[in-house]
Parts: sequence; C-alpha cells; structure tokens
Amino acid sequence: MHLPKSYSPAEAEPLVRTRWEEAAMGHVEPAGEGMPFSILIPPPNVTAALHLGHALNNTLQDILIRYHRMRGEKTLWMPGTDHAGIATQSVVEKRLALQGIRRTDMTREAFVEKTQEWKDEYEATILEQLRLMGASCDWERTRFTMDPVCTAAVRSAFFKLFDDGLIDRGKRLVNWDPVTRTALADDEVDMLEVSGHMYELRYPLEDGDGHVTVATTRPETMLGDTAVAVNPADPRAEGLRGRHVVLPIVGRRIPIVEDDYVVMPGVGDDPKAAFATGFLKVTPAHDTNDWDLGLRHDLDVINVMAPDGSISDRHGWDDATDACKPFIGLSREEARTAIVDWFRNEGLLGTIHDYEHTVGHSYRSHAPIEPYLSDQWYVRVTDDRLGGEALRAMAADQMNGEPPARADGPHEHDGQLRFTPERYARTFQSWHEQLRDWCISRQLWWGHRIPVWSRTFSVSEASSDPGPDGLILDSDGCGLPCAATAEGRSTMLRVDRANDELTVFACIDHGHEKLEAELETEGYARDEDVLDTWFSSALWPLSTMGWPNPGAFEGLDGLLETFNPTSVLCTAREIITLWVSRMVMFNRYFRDGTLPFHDVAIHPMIQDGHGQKMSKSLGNGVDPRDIIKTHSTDALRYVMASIATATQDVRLPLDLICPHTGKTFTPQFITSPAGYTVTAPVQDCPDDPSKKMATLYGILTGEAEATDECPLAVNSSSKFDMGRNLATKLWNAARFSLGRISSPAQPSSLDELCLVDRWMLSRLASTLEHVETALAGFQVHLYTEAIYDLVWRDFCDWYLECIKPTVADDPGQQQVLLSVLDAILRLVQPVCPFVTETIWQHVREAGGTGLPSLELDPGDLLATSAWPRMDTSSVDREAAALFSRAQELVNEVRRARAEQGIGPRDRITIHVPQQVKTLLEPLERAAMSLMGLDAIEPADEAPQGSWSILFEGVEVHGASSLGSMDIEAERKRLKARVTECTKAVDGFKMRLANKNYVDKAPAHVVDETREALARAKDDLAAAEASLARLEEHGEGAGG
RNA sequence: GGGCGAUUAGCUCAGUUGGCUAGAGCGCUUCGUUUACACCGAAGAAGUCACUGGUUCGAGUCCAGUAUCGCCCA
Repeated sequence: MHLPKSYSPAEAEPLVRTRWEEAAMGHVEPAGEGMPFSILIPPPNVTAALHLGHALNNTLQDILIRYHRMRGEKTLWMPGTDHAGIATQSVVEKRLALQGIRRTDMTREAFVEKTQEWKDEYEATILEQLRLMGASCDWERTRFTMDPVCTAAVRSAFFKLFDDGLIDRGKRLVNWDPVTRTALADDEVDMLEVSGHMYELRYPLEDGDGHVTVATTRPETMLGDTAVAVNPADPRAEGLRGRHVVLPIVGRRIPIVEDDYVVMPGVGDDPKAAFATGFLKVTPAHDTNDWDLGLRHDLDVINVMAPDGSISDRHGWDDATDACKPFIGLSREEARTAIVDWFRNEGLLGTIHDYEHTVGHSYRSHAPIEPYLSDQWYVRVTDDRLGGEALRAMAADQMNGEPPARADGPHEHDGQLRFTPERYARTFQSWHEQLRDWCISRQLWWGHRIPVWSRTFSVSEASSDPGPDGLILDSDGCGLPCAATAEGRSTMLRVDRANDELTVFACIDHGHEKLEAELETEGYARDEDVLDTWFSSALWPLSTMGWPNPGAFEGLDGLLETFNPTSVLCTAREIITLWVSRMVMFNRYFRDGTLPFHDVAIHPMIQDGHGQKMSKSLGNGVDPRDIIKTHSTDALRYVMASIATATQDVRLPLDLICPHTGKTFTPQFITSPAGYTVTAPVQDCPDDPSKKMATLYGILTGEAEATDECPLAVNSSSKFDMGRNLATKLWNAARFSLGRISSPAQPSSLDELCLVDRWMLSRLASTLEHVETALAGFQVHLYTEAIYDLVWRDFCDWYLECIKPTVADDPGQQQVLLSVLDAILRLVQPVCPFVTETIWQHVREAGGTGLPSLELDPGDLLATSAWPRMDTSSVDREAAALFSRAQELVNEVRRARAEQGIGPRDRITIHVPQQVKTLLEPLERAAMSLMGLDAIEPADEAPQGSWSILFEGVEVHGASSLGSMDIEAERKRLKARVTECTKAVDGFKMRLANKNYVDKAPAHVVDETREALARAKDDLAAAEASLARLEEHGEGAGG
C-alpha cells in the first residue's frame, strides 16, 4: 500500500501509456452507449515536429475529451495530419537543394515519392509526440488528408461543386510567388514594411505638347502600362480629356482616363498624397488596383513578365519593339535599374523620393509577391449557398446585425455556431462579409491533383454552336468528342472566337477511372495543378468520417450520423478565417446545412518572453519533448492548460539548460539584424564563465557550432516548474494518506463526521461545481486554478495537517481521506493523467472508496472510471463558515508566533474568551496541531507578560512555555494593528457619512458597510486595550 | 488605412453583471530539515490597476480621448 518515496515520471509514464493502449481507451464505436461528444484534431502539418503551440492546442482537447469520457459520454477524438502542400513541398525542395538537386530534375512521380517519404517520417514523429503527450485519441481512426478516405472526399466535393456551378476558371491577378512559381492565397502573403523609392517618370503627350509625370514604386512595370489616370477633380483633368500619351521605350499610344481612385497631390491624409503627382500609370496586368481600374475603363491587359518574374514578351505582350529588347530577360530588380537609367538618359526622370511602404511577400520563399495574370480555378465562395450559409450559421446573439436572408426562410441548423471567447465571432463575421472568390489551384506537385481534363479545339471544329464567348457552365452534350452526358462527368466550355479556340473542361467524379482513360485516349490532358491545402482541410469534418460514402471503407459506418456535427473545435484565432470558415461553408453545403461543430474554442498564442512569436528562425522555440524529459508530461500539460486564459496571448520567458551543470538559467539576449530579441549565439556557463555553450539561434545563423567543448544549450522555461511541483505534491500527499489508511470503515452517517471532514467534503463539492462550470465553458485555466487550490491549499495545507493527530485511530476519517483522495485524482486526471493514474492504482488497493454523499464508481483504469458525483447537500455552508473562522485565528496566531520569534517546535498556550473556545472545540486536536499549542486556557487566566492577538474584536493571549515575550516586537505589531484598524474605521465612517451613498447604494451594500464598521471598531478597541496593557506592563517591567 | 485586443506586484498572468482592505504562481527577505513533501513548510515585503478627462453614492471594471505594444484584414 506504500508508494515509493519519490515519483519518477520517466518510469511511470510508459507503463501507464501501455495500459491505456492495451485497453484501447480512446476507441469508440458510433453505436455505443451515452451521448456523443467529439472533437476533430486540427491536423498538424507534416512539415515538422510539434511545438508548444500544438502542445497547448492538444492539451486543451485532451482535457475536454477525458472529462467527457469520465462523464460517461460516447467520446471521439479523431487524430490525423495534414499534407500541407506548399509548406511540405518547399521543405523537401530545400533538402534536395542541399544535394544540388532541383525538383525539375526529377519526374513528378519521383518527387511525390520523395515527399511521401518525408511525410511518413514526420507523420510518425507527430503521432508519437501526441502519444507521448498522453493524447487519448481514437488511434484506429487516424487520418491523413491525402489518404484514400480523404482523397475520395476531395474528389467528390470538387465534382459536386463543379457540377453545381460553384467552381470557376478565370484569368485573374493572383498573388504569384516567382521563386516557387505558384499562386498563393491572400492569407499566404505576409505584408512587410520595406524601404523603397517613389520614382517620377515623364510620359510625353502624343501631340508633342509637354508631358505628364507619373509616380510609381515599380518603374519596371511601365512596359505593361495601358493608360494614365487622373482624378476628375484635378484642375488639369479638363485640359487632358480625350488625349493620349506615348509610352516611352515601347512607343505604345495609351489613353488618359479619369478616375477618382487617383490620389491628388497633397490632398487627404493618404501617405501617398505627399509623393503623388496626380497622375497614375495604369498596369492592369501587374497591380490589383490597376486591374480594377482597367475593368472600369475597359483597358487592355498586357502581361510583360514570365512566371519566374523576368521581363518577357512571350506571355501576353505582343507590341514589344526593338527598343524593348535590352530589357527582355532581365529580372524584376535588374529591369527596374535599367528602366530608371533609360529614363535618366532620356531626360524623362523626375525626382526620386525615399518611400516606406508595405509589400506582400511569400510566406514560403519570402520573395516579393508579383500580382500576376494567370488562369486559375476558383471556388465561388461569394455565392450565397456558401458564404451566406456561413453567416446564417452564427448564433444570433453573437452576430452584429442580421445574416443575409434565405429564400425559403430559416433552416433547423441555422444560428447554432458559437465562439468562445465571444469576440471572435466578429472576426468570422467580417471575413464572410468581405469574402472574395477563393483561388484553389496551386502550381505544385504535392497535393490533390485537380480532377479536370481539358482539350482545346477550334471553334469551327465544333459540331454545333457552342454559344457566346466566355466560360459556359453545364454544357454537357454540346456534340464534341467525349462531351455526351455521362454519369460521373461534368463539363464546361470556354469559347474564344477571336482566336478560334474552344476549350472543353471535363471534371470526373471519384471512382470513374474508365472515364478518365477515355478522355485521355481522346487527347484530353489532366490539369497539372493541385488544390490548395485548405480545400482538403475544409472537408476534414466530413472526410475523416467517410463522407460521402462511409460504407465504402471499413469501420466508418455511422460516424457521420453520430459525430457530425462535432462538439467543439479548439484552435488559435489566426485559423478562424483560414479554416473554420471554410469548414462551416463546406459542411453546410455538402451535408444538408449541418454544422461541422457547435462551438469554436479559441486559445491564445504562445510567445517568447519578449512578445515575439516562437519560430524556428529565431531559435526561441521550446520543444515539448524536452519539457517531458525535464519536467514530465503532466507538468507540460498542466502549465499549458493554466496559461490558456481568455484575454490575451501569453508570454513564456525562455530559459536555457546549461549542458555543463544541468541548471536552468536566464540567457543573455542580443538584438538580431532583423530587430528581434534573440539569445546570444554563445553563452557562458553561469557557474563557470570559462565554460561555453552554443544556443539554437547561434547554430541556425551559423554563428556558433555545437562541439564537445561548446555543447548546445537546450531551450526551456522555468514556467513548467509549477506543473512538476504540483505533480510531486500530489504524489507526496497520496503517499502520506495511503500510509495512514489501515482500516477504513464507512461512517454510518455524515452527521458522524467531524468538522474537518465535513469542511473537506464541502470544499470538494464546491470545487467540483467550479470545475464543471469551467469546463462547460472551455475555461481550462479556471479548471487548473480550482484543482491547484483544492490539492495544495485545501487538501495538503489544511486537511492533512488537521487530521494528522486523529486519522490513525479513526476508521471513519480514513474512509473520508481515502475517498477524498480518490475524488481528487479523478478531478485532476483530465489534465495530469499520468501521475493520477499511477497513484490511483494504489488507491484502488487501499479499499473501496466513496461515502454516502460521494459516489465514486470503481474501475480498472482511472482514465475510464467515472467522474465523481456528489449530493448538492455536500456544500456544507456551516462547516465552511466555521472552518474559515478557525483558519483566520490560526493565521493570526502563526503571525504572532513568527513575530515573537517562537520556533516551529516550541509549544505555546493560548488564553481565549468563551466564543473562541466554542469555535475551537469541534476542531480539538487539529487546532492544537495547527497552532503548535500545548493547551487552550480561559482568557482570564492569561499570565502577565503574554502577548495578544485580535480576533473578531476580542483579545486572544498567548504565552510561550519557553521564553518571555519580545516586548518591542509586540509593541510594533500592536501599533501597526491600531493604525490599520483606525484607517479602516475612518474609511467606513466616511463612506457612511456620505448621504448620497446611504440613499442611493443598495441596502445590502450599506448594511455590509455598517457591519464592517462595527467589526473594525471592535478590533480597534481590542488593539488599543492590548497596547495600553503592554505599555503599562512594559513600564512596570522596565522600572 | 480599417477592425480586434492588450497595458494590474520585479516577472508571467487572473480579476464574472461597477460594491468589504485588488489576487495567484514564480522571484525576493526572514525563520525552519517536526516521522508526506526543500520540486517543502511558516511568516513577510512588494501595486498611483499605462495616461487624461467623463458617467456614478462608488470605477481596475462603463464611456471618450492620448500613448505604447500585438494580431487580423485592406
């Protein structure tokens, strides 16, 4: 029955994990008992191992899952990983680059194979990390966004959207990354502040009558200019109306158009106004604002760049003259210099101003984004069937205004989506109110290849009239080869009579390989692009459960019906727009309006001690595996949960572990060239400055190298000590408790229990209530706080100290102790499952737990046992009130002891008035033990030279059996007490003297103030009496 | 430029609808190894709740403005 002296997480955790896995703890069948409760893991990217952000995210989910499992619910936590298209492809490409291999040196198949290897490695790492962290997922149901189950869902979803006219193809400006040569979604673009220049260029007027001066930050795009714009309110506009300029270098004749988008020089507070000339060069193919302006004025669109960002006359520029030749083939940067030089030489260059502005950069390659005209696939999320449905999903009380109306009125699933904390509902709403169509094609090899085959014909080849120019949806049966209606195929056409071109796009549904082969025989080619990763992520709640055809895969039947909608999605706020919104749209669209989840719980982001995001490149990340090694998994989880507060992001100050001594210390920080606060590359050992160590940052930047003399210092944080300490405390408390339980016996009734036991049960009951409320609202930090107080403050500091003198001989109290310990372990299990499980196995052996008011179902494993159930009557207000008065007295006595310099072992006698005696009677030996007493005597027998404390307006005298009183300390303490009481009395008096307060404040508040005043007056009187007697006695003693 | 949020003890953070003398953990100071625990116990010091106004009997909490920082969207 005795626990080992100390708890060893490294030994205990694997044993516990094995027991859970043998019991298949996380596995659930849809047909099982209980209400369903389910969570989908936000699938981690297979690009890298999990970091602290994941530890936080998954701890949160596991706490909820474990809690609901104990409540007897049918609990599913679906694990899995995400293929993370561009992110994974670029890490693999980087790795190949180290060997001097480029992606294009190999076949697509070979590259995908390589990437698959990477994925296998990291998927295994990630799943292992989740297991280490104690995640109680249903491992049998582990999914990957590119596995056969998810692939079937992606194909089916794309086909349905295509067939329903919600997939669109168009030439539009995309965010083009010239380095990775792919389009990026808006949210894959980082806006960075850069120092550039504002160049003034002079464009001669066609009639030789002077010129206009345009201002631009990107002179190289002038080759593609198709207009110059001026604000109609500009006084110069009238004189220029209808005129043209001749574009320098190119010689293109381009119109001057009027548009109020143009910033007028010095007007308004737009930062551009300071540099504006009033004339804007318009390059619709290379600037999003110019594109819009081009649409308004029906301007030509001339693309002057190749996909790698170099100047090219082969991608839509057909009036390049010999004068343009020197510029063709130059990079964007070279072209800028060359063109500015050309203008300078021709005398057409105006002023060059320094100019700070924000430029989009690829979040992957970090190259500046090029707005680039290209053919892309889009999902028409602006369609009411998608965007509108997302808004109508929102809970009415979290929505600002009304969602867009639906033709046939409200549906049953409307208004059921809730965000916690509430404010994030606004992020969701405003995103949907400003939706733009979603570009889903990516020029990558790693991902779900777009299931569209196409072939271009000449219009004249078409056997029947295909209709007007442009994109035509739903055109099956137009009479072209392979265009006859077929199950599983949907087509659309693009007609371009000017070039006598007609392109047929055929989308093939999942499971129609024969149709694919037919098309390819007919000369159709499959689209080279893959889908944006978020397309498959958006289907996660459906695809993981086998949608659209669960029967096609083993063991998936019934999942959708039982677990979709899931209960809650746990994620960080940056994901709201990227992922949450898209899941809501897709789940509603594909599954009759049902939501993917009812609640969205947003948790904070973890930053380092300087408020910077933890990132690989700053070397400021902490590896959860290191914390598990140094502090235990429970410590990691506990601290993660305790910092998950609702108000703000959380800072986790970075510490280093010295590789020479193993000690944790605060590192020296420096400012990096980019302005970040980072660890100095090399640090001194705090105990011996002659010993050095390298930091992660040092190694990343190449400024340090890990060697035997200068080993790597591991990143850590002393924040995790709290969790480790709590686990140790719990272990020791359990060891003590089990050591005292020899013959527990059920008390015949609760009335038989002493005040201490009743108080402890009362504390347990109210903590249980707190915990349940906190977890129902996803407030895990309130949960960790509540159990910390229960374990440390109530159970260890007070209860165990109180029962020390009595428990060995009291079978009833032993039963209470055993039951309370069991209940505590159950309460703590969701956050610290390892130490609690380990202890609980010993508690089981100590005897049956439970009390008439406390139900604790037995079981084999704590993790699958039942949540404690307590009668509401267990919150014993009387016991709580009495005990807290006793605590107050104990505190006062302890304070006096400390100030009197009485050692912990020295016994004292206190002399108390009757009311205090009555209070202490039910506590008996507990009180003696807590205060270090040898006797409690009546107040009137207090000896000369005893010190006194004030308690509830009366004096309690104390005397040490050893030495005499320290008069100076006593005088100081009493004087301080008189001052304190006087201040309190004055404060309350002043408040009550205010007529407005007495008249206007609620009666109970005023009454409370009156009572407080009375108490303060009593305390003051008692303090003054004590002080007076001391002075009298002190003088007597002195003279 | 628009939106959201933050600013409370040396550090990291709580503080529910305004209402007793603003809390916790770490750190710091003093004392202590009593048979659960030094990853511990007892006690203590430490806050002009960013700033300026306003509403109110009463403001850390509500309103307006200012400053600084962070995130999201243009």
